[in-house]
Amino acid sequence: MRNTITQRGHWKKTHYNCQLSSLPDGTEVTVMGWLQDVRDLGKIKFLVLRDSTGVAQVTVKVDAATKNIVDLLSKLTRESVIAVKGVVKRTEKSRLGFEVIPSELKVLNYAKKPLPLEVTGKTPADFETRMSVRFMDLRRRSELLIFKIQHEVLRAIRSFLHEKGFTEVFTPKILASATEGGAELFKVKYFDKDAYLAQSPQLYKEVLTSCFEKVYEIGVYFRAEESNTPYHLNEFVSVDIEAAFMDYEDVMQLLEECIKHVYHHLAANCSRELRELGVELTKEDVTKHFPRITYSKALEVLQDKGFAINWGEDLTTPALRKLSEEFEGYYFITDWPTETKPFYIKPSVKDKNICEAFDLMWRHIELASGGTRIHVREELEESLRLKGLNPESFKEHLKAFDYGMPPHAGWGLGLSRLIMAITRRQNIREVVLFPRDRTRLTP
RNA sequence: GCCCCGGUGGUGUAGUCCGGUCUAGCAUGUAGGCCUGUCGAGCCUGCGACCCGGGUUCAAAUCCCGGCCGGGGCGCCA
Repeated sequence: MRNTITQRGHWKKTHYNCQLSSLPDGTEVTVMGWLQDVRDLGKIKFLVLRDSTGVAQVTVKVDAATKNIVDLLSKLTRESVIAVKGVVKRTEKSRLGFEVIPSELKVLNYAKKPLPLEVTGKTPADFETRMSVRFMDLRRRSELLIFKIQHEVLRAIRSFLHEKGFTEVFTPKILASATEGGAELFKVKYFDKDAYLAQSPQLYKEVLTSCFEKVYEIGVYFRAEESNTPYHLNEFVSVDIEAAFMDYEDVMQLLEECIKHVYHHLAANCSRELRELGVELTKEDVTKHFPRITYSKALEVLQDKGFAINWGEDLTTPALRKLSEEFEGYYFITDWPTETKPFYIKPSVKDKNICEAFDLMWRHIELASGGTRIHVREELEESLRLKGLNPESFKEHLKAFDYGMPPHAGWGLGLSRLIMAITRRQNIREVVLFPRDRTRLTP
């Protein structure tokens, strides 16, 4: 006999699993979800029904259940989608404190077998296996929680920036020129023209400070770098802000407050979820001041640790690992050599070799980068030339600096890197639903 | 792009150093059976695998070469 899929018909899901435990005994419910497991003891069968919010136990006593239910059960496979109408029974016999006694059962879809990985987590799966069947991997609660937490992080960031008077904007991701310099861009066809995918909203958000004053954008960007590390992706989400009449000290302070606000929000809204991921939030997470260390000071610290780096050189990954031994959690590296930073970063008035730039670090990973921007056209052109770039190819951008560009500053924060830091995951791919890296283009 | 490590049933592993008794072990899964309180259920029986291509050898999961794929460390990343 063929497996039959029933139409959902007029049935409506009345409750999510996470709501069931607080319902009074005898409440009639219709629950829908995935059959994670069946513990079959013969005359009594326990179904573990999972939905996006958690699991519920459906208890079927063969002698008391309808023949239809028993027949359907005999053919059910794990991860099939089912709907159960029944009543909630509060009982100490179930560890959840309740169970659902079914009166009707519908199979909404059958899952094939064998499954490509174990959703229960009983048998661990390789990274590669997990990524290749990511839709299944994400049914595991630990993986789902990462993205529930990311959702809360974004909610916190948006409310924080809104409170601070920032306007959320969207800038183009398809650009005419690849002349920004820096990272390699992906080239795409734009009808009969060549175009490039944006690697950041940098130039647009700066221009927008001349009208909105304070803007932020949460967007997806692309870099065609052949990186191969656990913290680089070719497609990533960045949280960018830019503010008129502020300098790097101001926006650094803002960034620190923003991260603290995120932790505050998480402590209030998802400490249980974080605990499930093995992360225990402490009071320090919300209160501790982020240490600030200048680039020059960092070099001294490294010198003491036997790491010789010439002034002016960028800090290598091994150097940053070494340096991070000095700090617990987040810290800023400030006052970088002008030559290590992009053309739009403002050199210090006191010393042209140093610029008003900072990186927010977590361990050896750069979470955010920001600074005071050059807002005077002549200085910007000078800076472009010093970096070996041609001001002519920035003509369109420079135009905005002719008509009242305010002094401004800003930063860009890698969202997934922040999520890595919060959830303590080791590989950025784990905190991205469908990561795009050097070799991964599917799923 | 460079260096290191790895690839064994659907899933995760043992075995590889030191080739043969590996007819490839275990767990999970899966199929069937027993079981009315399981909650990683338990017990019994069955099923299912050596990444690809060359080479060495009487003999290759095991050694050598190449490829593909993955992980880590770097580099690249205004």
